Amino acid sequence: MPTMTDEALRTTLRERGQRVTPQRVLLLRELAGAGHHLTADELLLRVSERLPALSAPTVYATLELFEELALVRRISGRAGPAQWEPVLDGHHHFACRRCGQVTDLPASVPAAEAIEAARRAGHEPAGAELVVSGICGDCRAD
Amino acid sequence: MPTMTDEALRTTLRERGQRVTPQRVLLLRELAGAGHHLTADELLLRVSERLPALSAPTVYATLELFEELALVRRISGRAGPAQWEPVLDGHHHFACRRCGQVTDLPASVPAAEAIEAARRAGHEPAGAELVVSGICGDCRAD
DNA sequence: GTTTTTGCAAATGATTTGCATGGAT
DNA sequence: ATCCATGCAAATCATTTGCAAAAAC
Repeated sequence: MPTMTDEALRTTLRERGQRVTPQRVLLLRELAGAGHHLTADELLLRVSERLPALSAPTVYATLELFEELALVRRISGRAGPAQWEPVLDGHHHFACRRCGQVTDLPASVPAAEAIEAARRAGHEPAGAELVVSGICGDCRAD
Repeated sequence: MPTMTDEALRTTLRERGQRVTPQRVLLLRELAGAGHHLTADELLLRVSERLPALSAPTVYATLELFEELALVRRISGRAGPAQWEPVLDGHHHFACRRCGQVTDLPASVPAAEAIEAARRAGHEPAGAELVVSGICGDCRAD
């Protein structure tokens, strides 16, 4: 179950008055296909194989656009370069306080109350991510 | 209810074999007293009034230490400089996809399942933060 | 044809590092 | 007396910006 087909992306972009470019299509396809979160730089490297002229500013601008369109999200709770992943439900994260590593946590989180609180505060909530933090298995083994 | 008294901080540091310094005491006191999240730079500025020689590297190193000791956490889900806050329960965040602003959400989140998933994955979970994202009230008003 | 997006080069700005001094134990 | 923490200056590196050329509409 891919996050979003190329065709759905085209439609979403056009609906918002955004242009469809090969860079945008390839970037979303690669991120959705990666199976896990990537930094902007890692994504650039992967897509460069097909689109050698792709530049870093384009990757950053595109990720930001996708974030606003709620297609991807920036992952949190860690130091270092930002990481990005396609938006999927029931998909949360564990972040190690010591080494900064982020791993996936398959769990459903009842976020309804928090989403309602956001709405009450005047915002327009679209999604929720839980970050559990602590010490990861690798660091405990020290 | 302050996050932690100076005395409790002294104890925590000593227990972990860390030294008690005026920089560390003042930094935690200021962050806990701020009432909301601050960037490293904002924190430096505030504490500089009392400790003019305080340097940025010390602020960064101290926040990292506090993070590992689970006294503060790095707030997530936004671009720009990292923000920090004392660890408090039932205190989550809304992050705007458009402007990046982070605001507090008073809500309890049943994170037990996710914490259990982290434990099952071999980690040692210590806390959980929910980030609701969407478009904030200010940006909607455009 | 017009407007947006891209790529390049260069700038920015947060965070980190190396190293000598001072301070905590 | 020893070892860790601090401050300084400089380096690093992710991210952003200005601008001209290319591509999408």
